[in-house]
Amino acid sequence: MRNKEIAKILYEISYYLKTGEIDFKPYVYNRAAIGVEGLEEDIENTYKKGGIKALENVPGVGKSIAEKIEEYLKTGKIKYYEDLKKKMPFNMAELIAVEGLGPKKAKILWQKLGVKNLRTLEIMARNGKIRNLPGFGLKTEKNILEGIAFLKRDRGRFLLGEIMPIVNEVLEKLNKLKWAEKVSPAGSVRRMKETIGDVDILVVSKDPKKVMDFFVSLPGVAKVWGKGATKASLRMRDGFDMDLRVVPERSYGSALQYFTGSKEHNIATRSIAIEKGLKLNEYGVFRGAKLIAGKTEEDVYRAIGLPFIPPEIREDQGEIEAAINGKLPEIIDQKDIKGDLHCHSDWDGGTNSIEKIAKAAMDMGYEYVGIADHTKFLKIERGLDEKKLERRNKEIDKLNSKLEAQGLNFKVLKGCEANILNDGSLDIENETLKNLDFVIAGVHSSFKMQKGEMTARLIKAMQNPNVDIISHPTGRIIQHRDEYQIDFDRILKVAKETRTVLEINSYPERLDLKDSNIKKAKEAGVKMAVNTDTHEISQLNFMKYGISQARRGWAEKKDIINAWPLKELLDSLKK
DNA sequence: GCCGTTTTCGGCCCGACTGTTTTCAGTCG
Repeated sequence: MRNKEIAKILYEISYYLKTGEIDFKPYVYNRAAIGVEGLEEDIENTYKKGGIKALENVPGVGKSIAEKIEEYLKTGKIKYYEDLKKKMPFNMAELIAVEGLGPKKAKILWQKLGVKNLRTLEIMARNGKIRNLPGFGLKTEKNILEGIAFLKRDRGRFLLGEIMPIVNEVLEKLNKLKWAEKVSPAGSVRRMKETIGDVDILVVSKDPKKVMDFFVSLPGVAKVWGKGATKASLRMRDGFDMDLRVVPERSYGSALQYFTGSKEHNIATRSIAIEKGLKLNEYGVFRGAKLIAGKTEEDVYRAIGLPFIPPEIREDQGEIEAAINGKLPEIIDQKDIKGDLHCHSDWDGGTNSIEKIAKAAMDMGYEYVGIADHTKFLKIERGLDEKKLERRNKEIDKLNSKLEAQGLNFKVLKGCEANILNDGSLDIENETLKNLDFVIAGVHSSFKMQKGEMTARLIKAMQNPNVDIISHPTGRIIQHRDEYQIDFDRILKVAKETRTVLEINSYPERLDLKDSNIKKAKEAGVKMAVNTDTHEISQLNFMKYGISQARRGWAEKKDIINAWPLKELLDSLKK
C-alpha cells in the first residue's frame, strides 16, 4: 500500500507551493493528497488496472497530478517535487511540525538564517537570532523553542494509527506463509500504545530460515539491519523499524508474554514467579530446571497463579494487584459497541451522505449512528446554522422512516458538534439544540487560554442542559500540540454532577481522553463515549483505536454509553 | 491545477487568533 507515501509527497508539494504567491494551487495539491490518502484501494493497484485514466478518477486528482503519480510509480521520483526541494533545500515537514511555524516562516528562516532542520532551528533560536527577523519577535522565538521541546519528547515514535495498517498487511502475509505456524504482534503494538517506537513480531516455525528470507524481502523494506537464525531486524520505507523473532512452539506463550511487556509489568510478573519458587523468562516458567509452562500465555499466567491479563493493561499500574485479588476489570471489547455517536456528514465538511454513513454503520454491525455535524462557528468545515440544521433533521427523519419501512432495526440519531466559545456559551441557539437527540460540544478555538479560564469555559458548557457529550475534552494532538490547560479533577466533578459524558475520540492523532484520564474518569463515575469523529466512512474503522485506548484506561461496558442498547443510551442523556 | 444541476472558464479558501506590527501576514482548524 503506497497511498500514504504518495499522499505525503502531495502534501509536501502543497507546502512548498504555499511559500509562493500562487493562489489555489497549493489547495489543489492538498485536496489531491486527501483524495489519495482516503482511497481504500492500493493506488498502485488502481494504476495497474486502469492506467492513468483510473488515477484521474481519484478525488482531487486531475490530468497533471495523475501524470506525477504515474511518474512516481514508474521511477520512484517526481521531477516537479525534486525541483521544488532543490529550490528550497530545507526539511519542510520537520520545520512545519513545530506549532506556529508554517511554510512561509520556514522559508524565511532558511533564506535569512540557513535553517534546514530542527537542529539548526534550535541553534538559531537558542542564540537569539530569530527574534530580529522581520515578522518574527521574542515571543515567536520562545514559542519555537517550546515547540521543538515538545516534538523532541517522543521523537522517533510513530502513531499507532499510522503503523497499524502496515503491520496488519505484514501479519497477513506472514499468516499465509505455510512455514509460519503462529504469528502475533508483540511489544507496544500489541499493547496498542498510542505511539510506537518499533514493531515486534513473533512467529512459530519449524523452518525459521524460510520465514526470515521472506521477511527481509517484503515489499516496503528499505534496509536490513541484521538477519540471523532466529531474529531479523529491518527498517521500513515508512521510517520505522521492525523486528521478527522465531520461537519454538513450546515457548511461544512465554516469549509472547516476555516480548509484549511492558518492561515494568514483566519485572512484576517475574518477582511473583520468584516468590513462588519459580523462574519466568522468555523460554518458559521453570521449577528448577523443569519447564512447567510456556506454550500459551494463559499457561504462563496460570503457572504463576494469575488469570490472563489483557495486553493493553500490562503496565504495572495496578493490574497485578487486581489480578491477584480477582478484581481484574472486564474491559470493553469492540464487539460491545452498538453505535458511533460522532460522524460528520456532507451537510458540513464531511464527505459522505447520511444514508451512506448509515449503511456503513450497519455494515459495522451497529444498531445506531449519531450524525454530529459541525455548527456555524467553524466556517472552514461548513458548520451548519439553525435553519440548515433543521433541514438536515428533516432528512434524517425521512431516512429513519425509510429504514423502518424496509424492516431494518437501525436508527440514525440527530446530533451536532457545537463549538464552545471563549465564554463557555455555544455558537448555536438552545432552542435548536432541544430538537436534537443528542448534543456534542467541543473546543475548536483559543487553545492557549489560562487554566482557570479554560476550566470555567468547559464547566459552563457542561452546565448547559442541552450538552450531552464533550468532544476531545483535552484538545491534544499527539506529537503536535499539548493538552490545553484545564483542572481535570474539577472537570470530572462537574461532569459527574451534570451527567455530562466525556468523549474518547478515536482519531489516531487525538485519542483524547488518553488512557490515564479514562481511568480517572471511570473512578470518578463519569460516563464516556468512544467516538470516531468520522469525516469519511473509512474512518469508522478508527473505532478500534478508541476502543484500545478505552481498554488501556480499564473502561468497562458500563462506563461506555455507546456500548449500551439504544433505549438505555437515550434514557441516560440529560433530557 | 481541479471541477462542473454554476459544465470548458471562472470559481475555488473562511475567519479567528497571534504576534507582529501600527494595519497586517501567517497559522490554524
